Amino acid sequence: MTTYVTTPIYYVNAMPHLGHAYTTIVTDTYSRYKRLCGDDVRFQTGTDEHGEKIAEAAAKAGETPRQYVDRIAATFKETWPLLTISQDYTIRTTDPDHVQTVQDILQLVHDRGDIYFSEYSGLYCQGCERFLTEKELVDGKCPDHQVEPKAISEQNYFFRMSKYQDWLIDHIKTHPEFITPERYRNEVLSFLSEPLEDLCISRPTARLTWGIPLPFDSNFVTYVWFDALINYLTGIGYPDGADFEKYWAAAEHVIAKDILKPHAIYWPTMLQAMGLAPYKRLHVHGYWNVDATKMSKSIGNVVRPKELVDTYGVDTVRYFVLREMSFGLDSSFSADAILTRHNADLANDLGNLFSRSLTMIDKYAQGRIPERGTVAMFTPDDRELISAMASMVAQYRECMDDFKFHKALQAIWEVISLLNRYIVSNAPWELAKDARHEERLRMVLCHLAEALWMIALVLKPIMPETAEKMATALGMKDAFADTGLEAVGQWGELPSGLGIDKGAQLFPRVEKRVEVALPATGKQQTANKSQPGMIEDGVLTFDQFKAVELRVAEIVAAEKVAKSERLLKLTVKAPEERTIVAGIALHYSPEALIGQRVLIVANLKPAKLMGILSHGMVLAAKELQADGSEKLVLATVAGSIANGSRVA
RNA sequence: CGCGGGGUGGAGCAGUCUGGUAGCUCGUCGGGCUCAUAACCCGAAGGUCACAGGUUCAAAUCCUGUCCCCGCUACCA
Repeated sequence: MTTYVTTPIYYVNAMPHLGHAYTTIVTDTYSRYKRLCGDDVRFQTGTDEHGEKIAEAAAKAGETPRQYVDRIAATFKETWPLLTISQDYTIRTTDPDHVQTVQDILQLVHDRGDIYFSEYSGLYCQGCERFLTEKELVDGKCPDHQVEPKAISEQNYFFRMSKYQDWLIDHIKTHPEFITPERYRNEVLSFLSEPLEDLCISRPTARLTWGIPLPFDSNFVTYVWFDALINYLTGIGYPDGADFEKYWAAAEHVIAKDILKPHAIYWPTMLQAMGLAPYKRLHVHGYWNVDATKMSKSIGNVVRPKELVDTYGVDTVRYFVLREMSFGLDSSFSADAILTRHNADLANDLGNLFSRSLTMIDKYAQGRIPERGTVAMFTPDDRELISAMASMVAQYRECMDDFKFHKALQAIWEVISLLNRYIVSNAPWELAKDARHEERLRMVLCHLAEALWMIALVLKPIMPETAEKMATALGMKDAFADTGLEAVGQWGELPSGLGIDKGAQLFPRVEKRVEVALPATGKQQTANKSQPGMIEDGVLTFDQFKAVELRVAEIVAAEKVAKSERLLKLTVKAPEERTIVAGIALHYSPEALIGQRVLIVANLKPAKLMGILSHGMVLAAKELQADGSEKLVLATVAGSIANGSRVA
């Protein structure tokens, strides 16, 4: 089997952000998955570098378009290694072979009679770079740019797209997998229920020069789609390269919903006009919103992939985006969400499972994978585990084939959770206490190792670094690179006797930072290098200070926290009752606190201290004594005032 | 009558196409365990699935209507 999978080519007038990262991670994961299945895979990404906006942006930057696109295209290309993207080819629409191919194809379609010259007069919006129909206008203005479009008349070349409308409708209807998820297929069909207009494919050089000249008329350059979409062909050597022969029939495109129409309508009809078969599948995903609003440069909440990788590591980022977004739907990003995923799913569930398992193999089996027992010795627990692993792999494959990454991950995490339960119910530490249970102990440990090895393999496309660390720790580093998916699901593949090497933690927990809510206009809402939300230079702006909610609260109950020297669990009225854990036990007895009115920080992110969730913090002043000890006095208010009063 | 998406326990979501006891994660509360990354395991509380009609033996799911929220502004996956 062969697979050819592409990301869109990214328009180089902006730096890479979470959206670009998502599309590329999805495509990378899919291509790695297909390789794991044994496919011959070709994975392509690239940049789109022509057009009016690029020319403008270059002018603004005081560069030639060439300098400008070289610079921005490089930032994209440099981002991919940070995300462990494994593309086989990175195309640029300014590459000479691409320019040549575009011209060849234009000539071909022209010769076949599907490109014609015509005058078009209409209302042109500069911002949209296109003509608008009367229907699209709102109060005579472009709804997108709030400006009145200019009435201009222009001669241009058109592609006879309408000619292929019926064919396209039929193709979509007879190929249910052509556009997925289904909602986008429906959207396209609904759009196609209206007559399709022909597609304007040129711009006069008087208006735009930064483009590919039409081969049959040097007064015009190609307008976006006949340039951009063709990258999918150029990259594999159309028309006569061996790669083209091999890969085109297996082409799958991954895009975000904004470019659905060009990919679902223009592109198949263009291919049809060229006499080529349409691509195999189109996978359409949704948008990332940030903290419930759209990611936006003007709001300043653009999420940069690099900053996330610096904080959490590349595999957490890959895991997060794939797990959090239901492919096809919109999803929202928040610092809290990725932190929770990292700690709960990766550190606690997977990381800790791996760590405890290897530690037990070290302790109870002298650091070697024990020999497996015979099937006759399996308990119901073992059988449940083995069959759960097998059905996980089946479900995983089905979901991965279908771009349902979040479901594939759910399936994996179900068995991770089952393994944690398996450990508890078999309690190896108990078995280890009695030599008569030696055999059972070894079997339990062997099963753990076996299951972890399978998990490492299924995680390989999603978290390549983590999967390799797991394999290495299990003593399977060498086999890891060559083991394909067909081996997964075969219980008993892991050889016994291998020496394990636990290594470092897979996912060290990332502690919740104390987050200062920044003003809504703030530019650093998302992240500030490795310490997101940090205050610069130790100086607080008034807005930042305002974000800290201080209140008067009355202590209504207090008790010592068991096993803790300094902590007291307080119940305060502020005016609602809340639990606050305070480190003041060395200075105040619980009884002395009842009835005191103190100052609290009311909007502190709740934190768990000795297992108790503390909703806020009590303010106190601290003084260093001559003997090195500390004196601590609670901050309070001078007069009587209602509980919950704000302090400012 | 603009187009599109959405309203499901405290939060975030899945489930809706192919009706059949409402599910997941996080959080909360109580308990257990000690191999492990203050982790893991068990249990509990918490939802009239926006609202109103209709179809049906049966509706979160299908149909009709109503209300509310979001995007459609730059950049752009």
